[in-house]
Amino acid sequence: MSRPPLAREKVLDAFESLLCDGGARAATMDATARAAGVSKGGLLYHFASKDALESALVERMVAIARADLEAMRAEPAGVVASFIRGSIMTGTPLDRAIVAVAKLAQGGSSIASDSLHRVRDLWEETLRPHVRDETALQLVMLVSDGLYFNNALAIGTVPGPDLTREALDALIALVEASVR
Amino acid sequence: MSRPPLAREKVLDAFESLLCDGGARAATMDATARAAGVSKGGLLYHFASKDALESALVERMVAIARADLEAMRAEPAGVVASFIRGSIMTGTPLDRAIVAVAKLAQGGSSIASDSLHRVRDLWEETLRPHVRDETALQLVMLVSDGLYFNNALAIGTVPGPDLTREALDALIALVEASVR
DNA sequence: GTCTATATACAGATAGAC
DNA sequence: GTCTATCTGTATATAGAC
Repeated sequence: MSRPPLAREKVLDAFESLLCDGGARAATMDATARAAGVSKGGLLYHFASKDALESALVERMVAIARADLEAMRAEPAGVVASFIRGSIMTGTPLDRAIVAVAKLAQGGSSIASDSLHRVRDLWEETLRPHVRDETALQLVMLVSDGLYFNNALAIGTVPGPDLTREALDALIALVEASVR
Repeated sequence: MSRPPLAREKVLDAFESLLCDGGARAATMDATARAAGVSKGGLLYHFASKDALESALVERMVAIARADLEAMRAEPAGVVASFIRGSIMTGTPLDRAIVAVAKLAQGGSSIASDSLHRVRDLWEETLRPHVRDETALQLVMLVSDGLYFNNALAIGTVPGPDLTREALDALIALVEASVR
């Protein structure tokens, strides 16, 4: 746990990339092995089953998310704005990890969807002190979910009608006004 | 087209149910045939391929959505509220059709995700006259997306922390205040 | 129109050599 | 630790009988 072998991380990176780009269907053991530059047998030495591979990716995502959350708690100024801004995925390691796990969840992995729920709850806890009441909290969370959904998920590999920088700023201003 | 054979509709209904309940992975040709009470050969007489089956379901969803939209245009009072309320899926034929097509989109069908985009654009057009500006429009659309996402999709078969009736009413009031 | 039987392809997983 | 070869299950699709 403390010093994960390099090959393991390389496999997880490849799996994550395949999930982000091609979805759960494209992220097969075979494709992952090829993308990571190992053989199928080699992959199965590190991860004994597809379930084990998925679990490892989920755990890594949760770890990154927790670290990100700690940073957010340490710097509590403008939390709502930076939370919304962070919901529009830009390709950070956390973004990629979340998108990959979300694709797993869409494919039917319950461990993946459970972990996403848990992370969402942690965000909720962190935001609660910075909004007026529970209704305001729900509004912020839902806007974030909506951005995340449109930007990175389901409805398209084709990224929807993307907000301009100005439009996003205006949206954040409106949400902050409605919520504080 | 004008009088679709009964067997065809029965197959589409079965396919839709399997998608809603078990996702794209569970909705195989075999399972669909069984659920519809026909054989695989019988199914393939009506739909020559899985692609054809998916396309037919998508077309049916778009037709239902258009009809729903017309009803919304005809009754323009409280459009924003009823749009948001309609985003929390309750099992109407339109809800089921949308969820089924969304599962297809998650499974990688680009015709499915394209159709969802198109329907979302139609909703946007319908709502635009009833909100203050583009930013307000985005807020409404994103809250709707967020509700829809949490309620019916991806993050869980497990329906998330569900809003009570009172919480939903409060949310709608807040959105309407922010938007008009 | 609807059926059975079968062809083809690819997924995940195992066995055992090196 | 990493490889090749192979087994098993399952999904789509075809062929052709009734």
